[in-house]
Amino acid sequence: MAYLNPHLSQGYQIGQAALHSGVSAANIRFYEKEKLIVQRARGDNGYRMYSHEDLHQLRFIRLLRSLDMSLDEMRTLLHLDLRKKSDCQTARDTLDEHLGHVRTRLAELRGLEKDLTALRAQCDGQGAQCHLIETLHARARAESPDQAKSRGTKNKTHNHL
Amino acid sequence: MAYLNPHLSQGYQIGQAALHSGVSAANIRFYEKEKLIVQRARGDNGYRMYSHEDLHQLRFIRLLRSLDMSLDEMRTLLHLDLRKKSDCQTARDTLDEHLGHVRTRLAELRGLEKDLTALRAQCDGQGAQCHLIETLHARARAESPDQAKSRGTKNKTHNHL
DNA sequence: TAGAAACCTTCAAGCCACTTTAAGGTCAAG
DNA sequence: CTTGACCTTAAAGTGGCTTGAAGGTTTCTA
Repeated sequence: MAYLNPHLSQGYQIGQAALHSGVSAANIRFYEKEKLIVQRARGDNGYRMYSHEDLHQLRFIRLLRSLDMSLDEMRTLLHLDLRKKSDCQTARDTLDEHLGHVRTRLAELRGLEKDLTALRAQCDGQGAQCHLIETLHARARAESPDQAKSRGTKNKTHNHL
Repeated sequence: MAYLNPHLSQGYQIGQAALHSGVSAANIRFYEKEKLIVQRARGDNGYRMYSHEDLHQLRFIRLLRSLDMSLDEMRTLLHLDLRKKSDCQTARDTLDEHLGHVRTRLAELRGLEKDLTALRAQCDGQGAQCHLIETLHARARAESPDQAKSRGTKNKTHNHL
């Protein structure tokens, strides 16, 4: 039943690579297209083949993505030469900047949760009628757009968080 | 210098509506296309015209977006009849679900911040050399994808946060 | 009265990080 | 020789917009 890799000596096919790295096959192809990973020579049948090192690279990428880094940030980190002092500085800077993004978004979301919780408390479904929507409309009426701009949660740059 | 509305009696042109609502003109057109707002009759020149009520609607929408609601959630809230009890329940449910999304994302980001802070502490740039990248590679080596899947921060449904 | 400038129109493409779909090629087992 | 598990590419879809191109309308100014 199980489909066995016919060219095991040459490494893993994309499906096995996906299984062992946690990055989906489609996503691996996507990363290749985006030049996050290098295009290797193919097998005789045109299939992509992956070595143990390739799998490590994929796991590394997945780890960085799980830290919510952008493809650009990853590209930066992937091309570093560990022996260079300047590259080490680059790594630190990249991490610091990213941590900044995360903290900014965290602050936004904390504010949001407070707002939403307060709004929700307007109406607990017990006895009295629900004033949620009225409250929101009243707020919209009260708010001028100039005040409001400072409350927006979207930052233009790097808003993938 | 200032460009004055030629048909003021009929309301505001899209630019003024944008100014008074905090929603950009392009974004207003986008919301119209997405049927969040109703297509009104146009002026003689084909220009969109907006009443005070339309402006309120736009401000209401912007308020909901500033709470990070999706277009779908907004569509739901916008079509409610405030006099109906069931619609009131719908409003509560929508809000609760949204609050759930926010809290989930908040928990993810808190975890992220902890991870990143710990990672950053590996290397303060003082004296000793920087081990950031080595640490990450070591982690990638240690992690099996099966363990790892539970650490991913992405949820398929409704991940616009 | 010409033309600049400020506004409006539509349609299309770009952004990010993917996922999904369509249409087909390769390979081993029953 | 067919089934079905795997692989290939290219293209389109996701969400919530923004940006750009190409052009029409209106007002102000020289």
